[in-house]
Amino acid sequence: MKGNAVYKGAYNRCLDYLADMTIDEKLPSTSELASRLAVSRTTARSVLVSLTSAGVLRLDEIGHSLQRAPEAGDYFPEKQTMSAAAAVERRFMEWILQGDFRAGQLLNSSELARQFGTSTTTIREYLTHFHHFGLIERRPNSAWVFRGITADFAEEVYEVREMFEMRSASHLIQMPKSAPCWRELAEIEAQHHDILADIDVRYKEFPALDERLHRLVHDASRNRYVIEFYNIASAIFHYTYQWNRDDEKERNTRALKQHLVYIAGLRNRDMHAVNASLKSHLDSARTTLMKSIELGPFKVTGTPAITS
Amino acid sequence: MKGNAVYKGAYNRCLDYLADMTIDEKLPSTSELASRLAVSRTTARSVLVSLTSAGVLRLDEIGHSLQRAPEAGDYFPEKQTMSAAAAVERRFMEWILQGDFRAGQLLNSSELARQFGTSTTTIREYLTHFHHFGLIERRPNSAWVFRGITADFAEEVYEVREMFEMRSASHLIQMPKSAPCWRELAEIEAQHHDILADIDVRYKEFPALDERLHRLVHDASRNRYVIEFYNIASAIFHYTYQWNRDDEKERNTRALKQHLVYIAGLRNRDMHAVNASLKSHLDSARTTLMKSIELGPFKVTGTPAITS
DNA sequence: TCTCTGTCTCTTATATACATAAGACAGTTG
DNA sequence: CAACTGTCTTATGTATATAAGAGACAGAGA
Repeated sequence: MKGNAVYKGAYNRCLDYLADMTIDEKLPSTSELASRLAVSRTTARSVLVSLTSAGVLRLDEIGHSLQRAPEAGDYFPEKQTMSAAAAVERRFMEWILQGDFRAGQLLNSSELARQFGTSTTTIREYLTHFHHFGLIERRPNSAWVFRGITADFAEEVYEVREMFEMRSASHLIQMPKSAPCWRELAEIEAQHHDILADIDVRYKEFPALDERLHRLVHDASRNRYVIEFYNIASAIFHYTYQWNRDDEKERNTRALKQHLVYIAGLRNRDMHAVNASLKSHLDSARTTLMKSIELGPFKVTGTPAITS
Repeated sequence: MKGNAVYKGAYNRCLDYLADMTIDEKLPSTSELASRLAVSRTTARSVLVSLTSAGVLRLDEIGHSLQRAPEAGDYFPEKQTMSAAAAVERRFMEWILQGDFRAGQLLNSSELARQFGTSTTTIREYLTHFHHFGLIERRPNSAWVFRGITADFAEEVYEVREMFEMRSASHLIQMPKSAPCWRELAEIEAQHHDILADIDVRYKEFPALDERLHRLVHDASRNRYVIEFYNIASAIFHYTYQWNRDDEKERNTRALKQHLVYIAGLRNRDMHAVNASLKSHLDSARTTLMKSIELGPFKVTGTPAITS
């Protein structure tokens, strides 16, 4: 009834760990292994047993030791290491991304359960959770409604995002010079320069860096609502980013440059400069999202970025 | 397996409806009755059947007619008209309110299910939902942690509330003169004067009016995140309001007067006045909440405001 | 004494079961 | 033919069942 994704994930992580060991080396205690794999001793234990029967480990009087180096074929497929809930989240987002749902469409949990190959329990749990993204509405005793990624949606997300990030930035610039965020910010800034210097090749690294910078700022708010909102928004951005790949390099270049102005403002603790640069950066980000929405989702069949 | 709270609620609402009818009067069609009771025809139908066997209605060739006036004893107790989920929400809030949970305490769903007399499914659904209040944190594959209504919590809620309400107010004052919100605002203002004129008796009406005013403002934002936040925050305020009854009349009087200044600012579409008055009002509201938190929850056993 | 290990108990995550509620359909009546 | 009604099908809300996973405990070895 309960999937064994935890076990499979731990199994894979254990293989990674074994890769750094030499043949015949003895393994640490189950307690230590368990905490290294971030699971309970119970799970660590069953991983040891199966690795032994797979011939990777050997068990003798002194305990488990490495028998042979792990190979690619020993791993469980990554898909199986996701819990049912996580798998539903990913599939659901992909459906939205691919335009399989239209705005206003009614979703019903039994149908979704059938199509996603899980139970209604899991679907329900996910739909309740997802409700907070603002994309789904509940009709009690009836179906759910998909509200759609529309222009309204984008306006509302960006309105909140702008308020929250400005506020967070004002917290950030009040941090003492010794706070770790300044070091992190310096690293982020350096990465911007690195990528810009080799933009033709590395422009695809922008989204991850963008996420890192904005998360640093939001985290400075130390406000659970602000941080939670950014978690949600960044998941949405992550998925919708795929919708429009026109001029990707140019857009990313422009955004990187805007970031540098923004970062300079933060480092100078100049709130006016911060507000101005952040506003113009978010305005172009919003425009990009709006354009993606106008274009609508494209079919992504075969795009490795989605399925991997 | 599924409770029949919908049926019982509809049954009670139907009794209310029948109270306005005269003996022997014929009932409307099931479709019309169903939409009046806000349920499906199926449910309306079973209400008719049971009201008939209870002797309130009579069925003959021409259909159902009123046989006798409904009495207080015909109603289902209000508790039974709440869905299991709603009942859990109320009980959970009461537990928090009464200090049955301490900050940092671990909650586990089986235990809660036992104590609340429901299934773990319902508890889980509720905990997931409640997670977004920022009061509960999830440890995957393990227990939940109650973070507590602490000073930090109050600061974070009020920080967001202030941002959201100022923004919403700026939307409100841009509404055309013909928008229905101005009429509603005028009514709210009049109610303030009414209550102030008879404050010794009516000061307890303040919380409901407070909720009405602030909701009106938040709704003007037409932003789902802002409105959803206020839904959550107002539930928290509703429950924590009970924590501190010292100087209740004085506090409410002061707040009513602050509201009037705020309302005047809104009606004059004077954003400066709005910002200033809102800020000072929210500051005193926050101070009140902070004080309640310092005092901590009191045992409310027997307080009718909670159990009714 | 400390840590490690095997065993046992209890919880969580998920699937399934099932009564209530919603809504579709078709026959009926005015 | 338009609205109303009875019947039927399907879905939701909630309880229960169960495998996977977490952690407690006590005995064993250093």
